[in-house]
Amino acid sequence: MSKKRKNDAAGNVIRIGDKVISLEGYLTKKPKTEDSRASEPGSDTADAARQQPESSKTDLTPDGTKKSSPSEFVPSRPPAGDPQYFEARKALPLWTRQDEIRRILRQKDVLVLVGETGSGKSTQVPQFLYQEKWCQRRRVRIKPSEGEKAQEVSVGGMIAITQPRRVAATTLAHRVSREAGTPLTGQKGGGDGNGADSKGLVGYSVRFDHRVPAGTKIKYLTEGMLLQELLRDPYLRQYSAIIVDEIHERSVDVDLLSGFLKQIISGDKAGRGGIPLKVVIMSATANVEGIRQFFSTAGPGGSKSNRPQSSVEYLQIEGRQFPVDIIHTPKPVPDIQEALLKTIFKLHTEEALSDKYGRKDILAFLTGQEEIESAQKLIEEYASTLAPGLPKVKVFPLFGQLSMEAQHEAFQPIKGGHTRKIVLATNIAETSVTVPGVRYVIDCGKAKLKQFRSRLGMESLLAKPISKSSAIQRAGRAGREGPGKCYRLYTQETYDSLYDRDLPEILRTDILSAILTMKARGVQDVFSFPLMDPPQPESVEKALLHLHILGALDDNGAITETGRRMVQFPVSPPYARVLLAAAEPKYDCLLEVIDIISCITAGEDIFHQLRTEEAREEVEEYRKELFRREGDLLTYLTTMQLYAAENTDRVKWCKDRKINLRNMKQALNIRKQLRGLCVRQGMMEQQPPDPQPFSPTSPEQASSILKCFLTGFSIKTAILAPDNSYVTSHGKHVIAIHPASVLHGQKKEAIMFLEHVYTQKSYAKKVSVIQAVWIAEALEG
DNA sequence: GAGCACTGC
Repeated sequence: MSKKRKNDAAGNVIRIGDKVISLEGYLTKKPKTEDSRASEPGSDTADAARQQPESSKTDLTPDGTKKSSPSEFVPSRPPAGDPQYFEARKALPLWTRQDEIRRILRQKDVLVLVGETGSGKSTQVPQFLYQEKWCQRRRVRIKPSEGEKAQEVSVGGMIAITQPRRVAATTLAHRVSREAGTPLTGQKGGGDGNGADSKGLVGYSVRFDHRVPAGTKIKYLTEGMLLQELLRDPYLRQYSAIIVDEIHERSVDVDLLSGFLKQIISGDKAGRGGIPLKVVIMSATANVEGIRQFFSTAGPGGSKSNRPQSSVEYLQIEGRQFPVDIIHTPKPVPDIQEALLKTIFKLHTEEALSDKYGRKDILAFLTGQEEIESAQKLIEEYASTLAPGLPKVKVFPLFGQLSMEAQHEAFQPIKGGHTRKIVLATNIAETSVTVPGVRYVIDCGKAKLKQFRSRLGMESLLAKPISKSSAIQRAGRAGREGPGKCYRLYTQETYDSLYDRDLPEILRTDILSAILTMKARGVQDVFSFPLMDPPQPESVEKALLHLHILGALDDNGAITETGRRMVQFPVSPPYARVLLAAAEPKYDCLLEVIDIISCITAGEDIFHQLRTEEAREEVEEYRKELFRREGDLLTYLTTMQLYAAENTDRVKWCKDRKINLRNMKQALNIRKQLRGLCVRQGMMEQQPPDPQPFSPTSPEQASSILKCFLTGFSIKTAILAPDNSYVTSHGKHVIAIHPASVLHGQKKEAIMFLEHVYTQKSYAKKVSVIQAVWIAEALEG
């Protein structure tokens, strides 16, 4: 006990056996007191809203309190900020470093800042910087490029801060606007300053939601959104600084963004009239050496000139974190479920339900839905045999495909006092959401990982060992509210053998979109584009070839007009190709194709998978009118058409058919966006009115639609072999129709599938019936 | 007979 207390004071450590390991720069976090808690900025507020994304968009503020009316936001002294939040801001570890941060950025263009997620860096750093002199907007003359006149433009004035997720961007913007005491208003689609608006300091921009008040200096946006802006504004002239937050998550978008930023800062700045762009890279984990080096070496083309290298400063913000005891198993466990059960009930029977820090609930990280559901069953069975005097347990599953309400339950304080909460979660709890009350973490050491096999042209989704970084992140979830414990269901040796960090997404995903993104933003030689972790040249070649087949690149590898139109759509290149084809008179099925693509890109699947025979029988009658014998695409189309035509109660409509309401709403949003883009590109006259009465698609139309999809997916086809198995036309792999497909178990002459995933075996998903002759026709173009 | 997590004018 005394040992523990000693470490409480030191903080920022993890104990593994007898060893004490400093967590500096990993998952450290300021201990909360009763006072500081309610108004602590940083990811906690973001986390709070991630748990209820719907409310963050409506009338709830990030911390769940009612939003004040706009009149309360009228700034008295905007630069000074709201005194209500001042004390809490001053208590942040970052606060005392603000002069240092300002000084560094006056001298250098790049700062790499390591600080734990709770340090407040996401909220404070932009507020430290926006009044700096270098942050002012300036009029400059741009040197004319060939055939152009010299022009005067504005450069700078805003700070962009990027986030991997939409909720984080919107929540942080709300938080900072309240701290600053300025309103976060502005029309959707960008603040056009409609007179009555007072000037705001803070704005945000994410897909489907933009609030940029007149006078915005600090703008939160998703990484994808900034990439989008780069398309129109290659020198990011709107901005004086770009803050890249959560870079350790290493999404494809942030890797591309880093490449473009590196090009801008190591270029000659002519495009910005000589005004430098400041870049702040922020990471929650300390293994940023590669990132530092990436930004400190001159980019391609930079080395041949005598230009000085851009200088990079490094700063680590000390953090405080409750200590977390790490307990490894002495021997490898043969059965994860059994080990999990034992650990949970040992904890449950030996440890108190709460202490002075609060609840002491359990969070277990498992690999997927199946594992979670069977574990839940086991735990509930075992719990029913517990002695009557013992506290009860209540199990909450937590994974992405769960309905919003079911997810929400895992975040609520438990009803009935004498009960311990046990949350069984996938990786979703590692980054996307925070479960409150957790003091015990159980880590199975694995996670399911999607990996693209460039050579085979297919993906796999398999459980793989996590990285050390990930294991530390998981353990840290136990120390957010008080001293915690993490039980790893694997040995110390296993931990030592793990990779330090996860493979960045760009090395395990299809880079088709990434390559087209580069091409559209003026990168001619994609092989020499600066990337922190360049993919294998063969993968790049494959992607170039594929883009050429899709008509996005010409024989020289330059982007075509078709390619330029494709990047306008927020969908992957094959889907974009299908959209373009759908507008051609030959196919003439644009509205239908938009409906289908909206359903597909809205989320995992709009149809809830049904576990039991009873559940299936229950929805059978309802779903019968949706299902089409042509396959999944026509089924999606019918579903969207009927959903859009449903005018009385869409919630009930979805419930009856066991359709994911959240994904369906998202699909409708995407449909509207895609229709708007098609109107703008002149592919259709105007958006048709909604709702439209439903009329079933004729077989002829259905054929047109499927042929249209073949323009993007001709290589994803398979023919029925004499032995009744499907064999892909490219690669000659045996493939089975996924059980979630309406065509599962059926034998047809030929099929087209939009996805090819290896799990238990090689599966075709999103499958349609086609004629073998269509394949040859599609390949002829 | 089976479903890690994000994102995009």
